[in-house]
Amino acid sequence: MNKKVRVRFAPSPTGGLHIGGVRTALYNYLFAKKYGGDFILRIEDTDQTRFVEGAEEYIIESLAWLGITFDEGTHVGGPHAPYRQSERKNIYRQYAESLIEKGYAYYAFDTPEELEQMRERLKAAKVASPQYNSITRNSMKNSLTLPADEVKARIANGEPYVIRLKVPRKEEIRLYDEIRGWVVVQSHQIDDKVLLKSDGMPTYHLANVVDDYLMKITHVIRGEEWLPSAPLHVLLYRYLDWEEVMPKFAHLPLILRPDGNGKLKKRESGGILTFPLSWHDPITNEDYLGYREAGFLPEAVINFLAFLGWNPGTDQEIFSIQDLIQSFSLERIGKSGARFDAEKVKWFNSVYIRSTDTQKLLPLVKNALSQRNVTGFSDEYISRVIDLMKDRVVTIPDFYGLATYFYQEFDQYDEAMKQKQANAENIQHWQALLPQLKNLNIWDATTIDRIIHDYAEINKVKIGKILPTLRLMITGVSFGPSVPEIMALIGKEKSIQRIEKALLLWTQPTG
RNA sequence: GGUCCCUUCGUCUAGCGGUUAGGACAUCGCCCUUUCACGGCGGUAACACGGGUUCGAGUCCCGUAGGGAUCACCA
Repeated sequence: MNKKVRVRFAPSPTGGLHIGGVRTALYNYLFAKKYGGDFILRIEDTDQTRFVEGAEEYIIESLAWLGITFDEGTHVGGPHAPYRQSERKNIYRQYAESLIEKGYAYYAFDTPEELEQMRERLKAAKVASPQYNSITRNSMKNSLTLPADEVKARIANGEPYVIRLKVPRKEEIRLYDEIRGWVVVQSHQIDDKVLLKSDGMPTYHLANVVDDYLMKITHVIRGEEWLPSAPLHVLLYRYLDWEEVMPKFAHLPLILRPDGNGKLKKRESGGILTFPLSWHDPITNEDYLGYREAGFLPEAVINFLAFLGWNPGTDQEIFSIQDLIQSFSLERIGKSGARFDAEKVKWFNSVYIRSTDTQKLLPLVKNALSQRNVTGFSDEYISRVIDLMKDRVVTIPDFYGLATYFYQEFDQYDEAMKQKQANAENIQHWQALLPQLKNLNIWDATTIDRIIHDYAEINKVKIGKILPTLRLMITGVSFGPSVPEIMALIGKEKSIQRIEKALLLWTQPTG
């Protein structure tokens, strides 16, 4: 009885897909999957001047990494192909012309200069919002003011023109938004929007309405920045006689900058990441680090993003994408903008790393290591490092950055720690313990641990006094996993060497 | 500036007329522990303001203030 749910994500390939767009895609995806519907990728590339090489591929790859897949789209095809608006160019004109026939649109020949003059004139006359509308259109060059044969002649001569929507002077336009409820706008606040540009391409307004209709889209879920133009779209559906099948609208709250000052932009300071994958902008030549390259897990990014504007109404915070599909609903999307919280993504990531299987983490960690030219360690070895470090890291590179001592030798020691630990008494204890360690035939954490504990007991010294010294000798730092575990993993040879080296260094006068 | 949208701890939020205003991140303290984490326990911390409506308002209405979006032949 109800129509099959069909939603679309419709980015324009003008650059890397940023995190707000990702969330829009995610909500569309969750909504589609929740109701067993279709999710469509439509590329809105009607502005040929803003085309950016590689952007479309980037968008697809980013969403694929996050586990967001499409049922129809430029890359997978589908019954409504093509899905790239530039390739659909010839289907929009007929709709624009049908509006002219019905008296809902008109041809306009004004040059950019003339438009600019008109705006200047209105501004000078203190008009709050200068626009091409029911009043100003009468003093402009268009098919409403020009004689019919001149219009015909101009078009025949190949003079550039646009088609504009003839927005009524005084009409109330009501629009029901699934998130915000009824939104009422007076038509005089909307200008006579260009529908078809002089290069023959449709503008967003025409293209999105025509395509949503042709592709049988049931719900338009998009960012709040579209809310002001939504009434215009309602008008278009009405004039095209499609109001009966007009999709439902849901305008998502914006993702705000961490300081709350405006919506999140592509370039953000403060080290916050706004791209899913690293992106090189071919226009500006700028490089942006992505979540993937920074060592975030896609599941964590998804979980974080899902909660930026939506919540399940329960205390559960950790949701797999399947959980999200099950729990998602438009009703539980908030109305107000959500600030991006860099700390919270990190938290989600650490939670996901902790609960992800070591073997799944292994290739990611190996990749991070090889990028730092750390090679020659077996999968088994790295897996043990992961096990030991798992609940201490925030991102994948931390498996190196917080654990360098598993992979390489060092001669720097945490200064504060050294001041405290490298005293004569501790050095003496380890000079005494060293031979015992050397004598060990079995080299595992339990045995090492027992030797140290036995020594501590016999010599009546607190374990808490001598163990930190050992940590400093073995790792150079003051924190990390169990020292005997580390020693067991790096092996007897390296462990002994590091202790000897430290003892030597610390007993030298120059220390 | 016009129009539209929004407003609960520092942040994300629960709340849909009667709550000790709940949870999470962050932060602080305690416990666990050789350390750092993890985990556990606890603390600090919010209804922007002013009017109504009502027996009763974070919840409904109206103002004010603040924030945001938008005002192109860009999406």
